[in-house]
Amino acid sequence: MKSKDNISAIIKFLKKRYPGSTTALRSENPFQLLIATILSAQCTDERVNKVTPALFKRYKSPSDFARADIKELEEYIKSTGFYHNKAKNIIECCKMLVEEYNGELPLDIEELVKLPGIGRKTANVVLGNGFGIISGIVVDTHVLRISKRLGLTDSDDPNRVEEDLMKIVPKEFWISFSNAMILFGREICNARKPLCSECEIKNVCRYFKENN
DNA sequence: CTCCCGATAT
DNA sequence: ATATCAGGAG
Repeated sequence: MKSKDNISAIIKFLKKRYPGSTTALRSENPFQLLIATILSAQCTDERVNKVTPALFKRYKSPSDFARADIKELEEYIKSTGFYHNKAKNIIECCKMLVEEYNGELPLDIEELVKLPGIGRKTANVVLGNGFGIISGIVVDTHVLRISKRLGLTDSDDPNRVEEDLMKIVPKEFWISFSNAMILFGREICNARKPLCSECEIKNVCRYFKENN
């Protein structure tokens, strides 16, 4: 089967090129990772990392965020974009954590996704990278774009792409797969002008075949 | 499908 | 100066 050979080659490449890759988001605990990941919506990890040191110095716990003044919180996170939504979501999310989950993060994706500001992408990042719990595959814009280019999926819907990927990527590699794909997306298979000539897996890439 | 928004690449 | 980047909610 050709597609099976392709995914094997892709995984082999990712493992070799990005061994033990993890999220670029800085955090000292899973709760901080949750906040950082909420902030990373439509924003680069690097930019999030610029605001989180001061943010986590000011607000330590879910109850600190739950009590936060929204205008003050907005100032801390402004540069990550969509700051009004994010500030509101973080406060509401932390209120729910305090009131309904005893200040702890639920370790179940179905529960996490109920919290404001948390979709499957964020939940998968936190469970996978924060707790080592494999709940799914993180499908961010890089994973979506690269998966389509490679021909691993034909869908534009992140949920559908996640389903397609879960069928062909071995479960033990789900977390590292996304982290490696994101790095690969930043340095080679970027959105604007992918560096196909430098790409080591162009021989199994549908996009390369169609554009060369 | 639209709105949310600042930062950076072109 | 403008296009593009980068998820979630209603």
